[in-house]
Amino acid sequence: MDWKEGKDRFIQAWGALGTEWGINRTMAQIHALLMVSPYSLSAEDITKELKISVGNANMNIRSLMDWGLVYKELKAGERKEFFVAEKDMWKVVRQIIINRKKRELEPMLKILEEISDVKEDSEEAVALMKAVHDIKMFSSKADSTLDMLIKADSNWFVGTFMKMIK
Amino acid sequence: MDWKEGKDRFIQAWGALGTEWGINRTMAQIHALLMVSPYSLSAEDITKELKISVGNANMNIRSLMDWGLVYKELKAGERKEFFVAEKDMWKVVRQIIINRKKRELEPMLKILEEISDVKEDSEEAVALMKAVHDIKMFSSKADSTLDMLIKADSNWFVGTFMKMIK
DNA sequence: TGTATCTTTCAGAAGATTCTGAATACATAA
DNA sequence: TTATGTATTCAGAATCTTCTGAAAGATACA
Repeated sequence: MDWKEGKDRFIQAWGALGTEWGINRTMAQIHALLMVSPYSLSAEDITKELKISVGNANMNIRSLMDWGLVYKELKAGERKEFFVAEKDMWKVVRQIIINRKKRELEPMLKILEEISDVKEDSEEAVALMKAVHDIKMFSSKADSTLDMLIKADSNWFVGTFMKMIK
Repeated sequence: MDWKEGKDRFIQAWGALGTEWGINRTMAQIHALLMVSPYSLSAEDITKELKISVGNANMNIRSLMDWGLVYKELKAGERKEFFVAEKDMWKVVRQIIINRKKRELEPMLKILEEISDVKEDSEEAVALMKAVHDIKMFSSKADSTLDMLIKADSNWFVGTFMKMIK
């Protein structure tokens, strides 16, 4: 296998993985492409590599920047903008945790809080309250665990888990 | 808020959350409905509650059973099948980890392994290899951490994380 | 065996998401 | 100021996913 084929396989796999996690295929592919690229790429480079339209590239590069996974890099003497991906896997995962937590976990906790208002004692109401309570407990535990992970650095993470395992 | 409204809100929220994680809305809603129901429900009950077709209900109940999140319950003197959801949040999360790990993490590790065959020393090949190597390291670490979590029981999990936090 | 009840399947319809391409906006330099 | 290269936006097209409804397949019992 030569590096071109390896790169393409990686981009395809990363794109497919993204899809299964609710991230659009192109966004994941651009991310993959930038992660394995030794230098920054322009929007045009990306459209050519992935055979996608300018509009599509622009939109997804923008999203990746919103997620904090890709940065703009300006080159002296170039009018074009170039892009680089965060390559430290630990930072990548951290960014994803930060974003998903804020977008999904926190709103969910808020809704669960609101539902907790129900004060009835029918069988149905009791079952609902129990489920809501359990999920709330679990989610807030997850929330603080993730907060801790976000603050921690890579070595700490690895070290602690190694200790946990043995 | 009465329990009916609470229940509906919960079902909607759970469905929306599912969507963001690549799980189809109806599947997540059926799961939510069963989680807050004090007794098991038939496919027909589910179609009525969620206003969906029999086919749709059948298909998604099936998926939930494949995921190990919902069980069939046969009632004496009833020809219909009834369904119950796993209600222990820890078990729910465990099942999800087991499934996603098998479906996504393991295939990804396999692909990364294959790509590792590339043996070239161009700048591009080196960058690709470095990225693949880093992701492989991270993924196999995640893989064994998750294995450990799967084996662990709820109390152990909570206890250990509590210790980690302080 | 026949009938009634329930479950499964699947082709096409409906719906949701993503992509394209062209128009517009913006920025820089001459 | 105008020309030129680049970035952004967005309506409609294309594609992908999910759902419906009806037919076929089971199953249990009379």
